[in-house]
Amino acid sequence: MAKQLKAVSDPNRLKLLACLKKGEVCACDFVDVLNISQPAVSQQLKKLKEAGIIVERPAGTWKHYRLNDVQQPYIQTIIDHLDEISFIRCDC
Amino acid sequence: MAKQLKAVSDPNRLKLLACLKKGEVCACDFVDVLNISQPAVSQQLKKLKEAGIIVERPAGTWKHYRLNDVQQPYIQTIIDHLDEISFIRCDC
DNA sequence: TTTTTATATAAGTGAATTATTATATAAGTA
DNA sequence: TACTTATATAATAATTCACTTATATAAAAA
Repeated sequence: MAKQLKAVSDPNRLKLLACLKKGEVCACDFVDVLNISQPAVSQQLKKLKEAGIIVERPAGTWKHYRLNDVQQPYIQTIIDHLDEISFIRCDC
Repeated sequence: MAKQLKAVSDPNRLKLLACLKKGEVCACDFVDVLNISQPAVSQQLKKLKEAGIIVERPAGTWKHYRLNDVQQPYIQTIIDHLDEISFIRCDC
């Protein structure tokens, strides 16, 4: 439980989840939202993935991420209370 | 939101909350539950207090802690999903 | 008043965290 | 095949974290 909560207790990772509320997002879009380097985004996504909170779908050169359908109730409640973040999508 | 989640995303602090589910607990009881030093307990309690998740009630030399009546919904859900921890109480 | 007891604070240490830059991989395009 | 593009990994530096031991504070007991 501490492990999963740790995965979501970071401002940048909460922003990632907020972006994903509406559905699948291409990894490249997150760089502008978080305003951190591409490797930093990659590392944060990895943490959420390893915690089972998001899943990835490779599509050629790109990787698309979405929220896992099944969440622990205490994680779901956190997601529910995040305000959605809107952002400009790349054309992939 | 990240700040409050950070406060609860630690095994020892989750144990403190689990102990507090049934009601007020004297600070001294936590040392045996967590099996860490008294100053370490004091520091962890401080973090939960500063996050507004627990409140303290001084009683002479002792300090009693309990869960705050009002919790953010996403914090309340976490507390709800903690298994209670039973422990030996001091005679204070 | 001195001693004991419960808790807090200070200082220090090792481990974990979160970025960075540089480089690797791997798919798509000219 | 060579070049570009999207993402991942490696190495590293700065910061934060969660303990420790030593000491301070403050209330109760002797």
